[in-house]
Formats: sequence, structure tokens, C-alpha cells
Amino acid sequence: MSQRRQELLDLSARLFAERGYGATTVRDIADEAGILSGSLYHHFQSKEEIVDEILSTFLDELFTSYREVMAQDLGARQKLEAVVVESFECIDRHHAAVAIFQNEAKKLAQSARFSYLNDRGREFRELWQQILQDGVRTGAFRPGLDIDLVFRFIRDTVWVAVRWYQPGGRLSAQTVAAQYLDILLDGIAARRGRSRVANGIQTPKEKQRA
Amino acid sequence: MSQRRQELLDLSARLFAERGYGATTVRDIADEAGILSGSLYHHFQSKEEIVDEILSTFLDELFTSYREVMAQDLGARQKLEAVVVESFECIDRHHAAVAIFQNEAKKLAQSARFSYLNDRGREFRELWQQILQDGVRTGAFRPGLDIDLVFRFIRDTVWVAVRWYQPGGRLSAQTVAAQYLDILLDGIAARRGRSRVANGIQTPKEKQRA
DNA sequence: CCTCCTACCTAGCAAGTGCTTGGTAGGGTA
DNA sequence: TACCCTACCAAGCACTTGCTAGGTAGGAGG
Repeated sequence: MSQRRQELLDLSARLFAERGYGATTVRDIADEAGILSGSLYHHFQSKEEIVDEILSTFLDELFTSYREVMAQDLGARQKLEAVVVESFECIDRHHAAVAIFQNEAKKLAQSARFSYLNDRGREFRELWQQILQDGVRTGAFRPGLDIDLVFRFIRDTVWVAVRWYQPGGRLSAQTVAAQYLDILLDGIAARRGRSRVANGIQTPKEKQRA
Repeated sequence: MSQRRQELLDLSARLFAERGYGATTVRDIADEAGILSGSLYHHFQSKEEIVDEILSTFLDELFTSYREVMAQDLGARQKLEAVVVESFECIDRHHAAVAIFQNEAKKLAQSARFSYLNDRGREFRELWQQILQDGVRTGAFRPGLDIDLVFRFIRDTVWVAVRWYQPGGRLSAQTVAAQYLDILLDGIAARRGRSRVANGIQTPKEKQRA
């Protein structure tokens, strides 16, 4: 993979994230790169190939780290914490790709070329629902949870954060993840007899390093 | 307002929600209506006017009901409950308009015609943050909450539900609202010595009726 | 020196885009 | 009868879209 090609991918990802895939023209991309639109076709076969490569690269990395977490011997609550942290770190590292995925996946997945988006979505759901079910079974999470509903709440809240989260901004991915887990696990209502301070959540990776 | 015009607005809203505003052509709308694209311009001055009317009608109604809630003499927790319920009911009633707002507001708001979207966004944020601040001050919500962060979590989770919520489906807007509030207020973690059963949250309106 | 390769340019095509212009059928009103 | 109004059609214009075909500058390797 040539360096120039990677530059064009990064730059395209930024524009797709900002303006949307459909609203970004090949001329926009070329302008940003300082070349003419036709010259893009020396590097890529089509506009679709660009967004395809952006998304599949990102998804491959995300699911690799998800599977690492799931392979570890952890309780449901720790798995949930680890996966949430992993997700926010992914938003941090692949900000543009996550934004594109959020905004365009539904439309793109209708085309055969992007059918893997549906597969990933299914794997994603099964992974989260397994964590939730395990947690309810072992007593980590409270009984009677509507797994389907809780899954959607978590999924949406985590990933939609890409709309306002800024890598390198006031809040680090780890801080946001910790605060989010705090709300998700214990709620925002006041309560007595229990410390509610952010309690130093660690990813499995960090525990390994320590 | 002619009846035909309202039909065209509803139909356009559906298409904009499904395919996106930019990706829906005036020919798509006309086809769906069984007329030719040029004929649309008898009813509307432009494609922008269509989406403008869809969004402003929806937002006017939403903020009317929000202001009703805020005018009532309620504690922070009840206000939060009422506003969440009101929001989910709004998703139920104006499904297409909410979806359009979610997906297109950011881009549209850049144009002068849609500057009111920014105003609404600001009023929206101030309203929610006031509830959260009151709640922390009066002890209804736990101290030390990052108001800014919590606001974004709530806002995103409530409104992004439009992506999967189906009016007339398995879950009613009230059920979803109740379960969501249950998670938001008390979390999903197991805990002893307190009933965690869904606890019959009522909107102020329902309390008036009762 | 010659050949090849990478990265680009020039010019343009076919298919669409929002929107305009001039016209018409059919119903209500005076 | 004469007129007007609403709701539409027919045709097309100016522009933008993704993409293509053929060409070129400059460096690497024999």
C-alpha cells in the first residue's frame, strides 16, 4: 500500500465524516488532496472502494479487540466495562471511520458490496447480548432486564458519542467511558450508604500492563 | 393549507426519513405522489421549503409540550421523567420528522434558512441542564455529576431511539420511556434492599387525568 | 540511452440534479 | 357564455455527478 494512497484514504475519511458520503464528491476529495478528480482513479477503482476500505479496516480492528476481551476469563460486569472502554478508545482512534459507520452503514448495507456490515452488526449484537445475559444469570445485573432494549440503549449511547466526542479534547476516552459506565451501572439518582465516586475502571489490557 | 399539500408533506417526510434529504430527489417525491416533478412547484417554492415546513412544524409542537412541563410545579426528578416521556411520545407521533431532524439538522443548520435549528438546540440544552442542575442542588440526583456529559448522554440516547423504535410495534412509547428512565435513574447493576421493579412512572398529564 | 513505472493532467461523456416556462383539463362562479 | 382558479403535464435548461481515455513529466533500473 503506497503512502500516497493512505493519505488519500485518511483525507477522504475526514470529508465523508464531515459532509456525508453521498454529499462528498470525488472533486471535493481531489481538491483537498491538491489534484484533479480523474487522478483519484489511479489509486482507486471507484468512490465505493474508498469508503469500503475505510470501513472494513476500522471494523477489523474493532472486532479483533472485542474478541480479545471476550476470550479472557472475566465476569460479566468486567467484560461490559472492558468492552465499553474498548469502544470509546476506538472512537478516539478511528473517529472519522466511526462517524461514517454511524451515518452511512444503514444505507450502504443495502448494496451487496457492503453486506459484511450486516454480518458485523449481528456479531456485535450477539456479543453484547451474551454479556448482558451472563450478567443477569450470575446476578451481576439485576433480574428482569429487557436484554433487547438494554442492548440498544447501550449500543446507541456509546456510538452516538462520536457526534460530540473530540479526540484530544477536554475529556479523554477513558474518562468518558468511566463516567458512562458509572451512569449505566448505577444511574444518576441520589442514593445513600454507598460511594459513588468514579472507581478506577481498568481495561484488561491495562491490567496486563500493570 | 390545502389537503393535497399536506399529503405531499407527509409523503416527503417519509422519503426524507428513509433515504435522507439529499438522496431523495424531487422526482422521487413526485413519483410517490403519482405526478411529475415539475408539478411539485405548484405547491412548494423549493425542495428546501418542504423540509423546512416538516421540521418547523415538528419543533413547534415539541417545544410547546416541553414548556408546558417546565411551567408545572414539579421536582427535578419528576420533570426529568415527564420530559423523557414527552420525548418518546414525540418520537411516536412525529417519527419521520424526528428521524430527519436527527440525520440532517447538523448539515441544514449551516444554511441561514435553518438557523432556527441552532436556536432550538440551544433552548433544548438549557432546558435539560436546568433540570439536571436543580436535581443535583435539591439532592434528587447524586452530587458531582458532569452536567454537560450527562446531558449529552440523555439527549443522544433518547433521540437516537428513533432509529429502531417503531410506532405501533412491540413496545409503546410509554413502556420504552419507563424502562429507559429506570436505567438512567438507577442503572443496570444488581443491588440489594430496594425494589427495582418498573415503578409506574406517570406523566404530569396522566396524573391530571387520574 | 532506453525502457518502464508512478503519479498526475486534459478533456469530456452519460446520467442525473433542482427548477422553469408555457400550456391544459376540469370545476366553480357570475 | 365568459371567466378564473386549482392541479397538473410536457419539455427542457443549466449544472453537477462518477468515471473514462489518452497523454505526460520525472525518476529508477538496466
